[in-house]
Amino acid sequence: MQVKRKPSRMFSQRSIHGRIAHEIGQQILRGDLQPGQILPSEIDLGEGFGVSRTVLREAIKVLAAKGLVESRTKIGTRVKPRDQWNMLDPDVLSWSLVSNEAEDYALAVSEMRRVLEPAGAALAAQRATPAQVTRIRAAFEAMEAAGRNTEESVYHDLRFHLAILEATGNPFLVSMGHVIESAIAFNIKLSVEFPALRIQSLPLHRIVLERIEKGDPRGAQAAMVKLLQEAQMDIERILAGPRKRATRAASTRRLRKVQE
Amino acid sequence: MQVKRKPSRMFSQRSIHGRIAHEIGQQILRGDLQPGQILPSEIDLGEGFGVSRTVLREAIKVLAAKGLVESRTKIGTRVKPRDQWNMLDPDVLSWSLVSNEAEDYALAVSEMRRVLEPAGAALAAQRATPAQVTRIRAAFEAMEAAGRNTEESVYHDLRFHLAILEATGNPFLVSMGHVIESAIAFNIKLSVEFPALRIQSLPLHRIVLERIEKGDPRGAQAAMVKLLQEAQMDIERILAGPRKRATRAASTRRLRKVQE
DNA sequence: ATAAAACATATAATACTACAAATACCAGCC
DNA sequence: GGCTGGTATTTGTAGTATTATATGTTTTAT
Repeated sequence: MQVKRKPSRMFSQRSIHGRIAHEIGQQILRGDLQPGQILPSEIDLGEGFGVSRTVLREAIKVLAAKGLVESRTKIGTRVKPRDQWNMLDPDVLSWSLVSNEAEDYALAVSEMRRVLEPAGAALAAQRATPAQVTRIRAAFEAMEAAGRNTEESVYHDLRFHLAILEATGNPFLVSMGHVIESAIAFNIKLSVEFPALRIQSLPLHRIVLERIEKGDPRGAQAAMVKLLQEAQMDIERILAGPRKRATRAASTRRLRKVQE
Repeated sequence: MQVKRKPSRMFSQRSIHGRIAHEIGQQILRGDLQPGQILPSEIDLGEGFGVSRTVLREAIKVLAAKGLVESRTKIGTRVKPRDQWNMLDPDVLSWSLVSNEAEDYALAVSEMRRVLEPAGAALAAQRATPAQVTRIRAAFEAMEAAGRNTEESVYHDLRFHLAILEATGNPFLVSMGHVIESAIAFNIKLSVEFPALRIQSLPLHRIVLERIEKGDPRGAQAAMVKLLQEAQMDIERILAGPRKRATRAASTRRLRKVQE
């Protein structure tokens, strides 16, 4: 008779297979498991994690569904090349933020936001229903009430942006909101480390809101561009360290590296 | 140069759990299984599909990983609300294209492309490595050689756009390329039904290419805007039927409907 | 009579075993 | 050398048993 290991669930309300997928996913994103590399056999992996093969296989299936790995008989389970990973999956993105390339990914998210959200604001200005406008305004007012530099205000800031994306009526932009939501964890971490640099431009948020309420697509778009530009400058300033400001070239270099 | 047609996703060689996930996923996207609804128990479902509970559970795990369902003990497996679905997952998107809202989703994809790809072209003009530029050019030349209105040319058209997104160096835009790749199946279907309307503006593609090669971000962006605008007009013209051109209002109405 | 506690039940979660299928690898043959 | 077939290894599938947990019911104590 073998001793049964009792998995600790103190900190995790997650299911076991979910925890395993989380572990392996982070290992892949961190680079501990490189693309092309073959994972240990299901039996070995299961023993390593102290779980049955059934549970382990369910974890692998989750990773496969997100494009991280691919299983073939006789070969084993292989880590797929990076360009096959579904970075737009909230879980994958959140795992990427614990890698040593977290900063690069955060910059890439920021870059995408600067493309999508202004257009989203314009669409919201065209299409938002009264209820949706109300939600956007509620988020803004909560942010206003929360004051600056608090976890509260970061949360309501996020709500503000998500509400705008929802108001576009485009389901893909809504999904993109979940991506942003995952990425925001990194921003929070930054804002904790560098509280002085965290600026939530309330006035710019207000302008975006007003122009959406007014049904002014171009105005809303322009305001959102400025808003995100400021946020991006904050991030780059932090990542470049206190000595120098990040240049566009530096940002480009970072992205090249991520791409590999 | 020899063209190798790569059928990127073969449905025939899929594993059983993949086929089940495909089936149930389509049912959910089609609306046969409504959000909030609880699926039959694992045992019943397994019997229904003629597979063991093990296989069925792996399929469910895949769907859960894509945000379509959520399993809880005693409750069962429930379809999550639509705004939780990860529409940016290539599989989910491909399933959506068999629903009776396929046209709406296709329009939404088109809308997102018009936002992302011009920005992508600008980034590519800034950052593309020589090898990446070569790939873009190769796709263009293949498209040119293939002639119009053929499946070949649609395929190389897609390659052209994917190569540009890859050249941005932004991993999220690369993933977005896979989304577009999934959505293109719908465009192909349309172009088969309405061959006369299928226009692949070769001159505009050439301009985009040249400006990327020249390192002209703004020029590339502008050209891509025009290119996608033309494509969008084609789609709307088809979807609106032969009688009238789709108006912006019509497009908005469609998107509202998708949003629910 | 009411509220709390114990119990029953149904379902997903996990575990374990056995067998099937696929295929890379190797030996042997022509 | 190249082909052919066998073999071993790994994932794929099946079936059953056990455990955990949420829900509903009954019992019990006040």
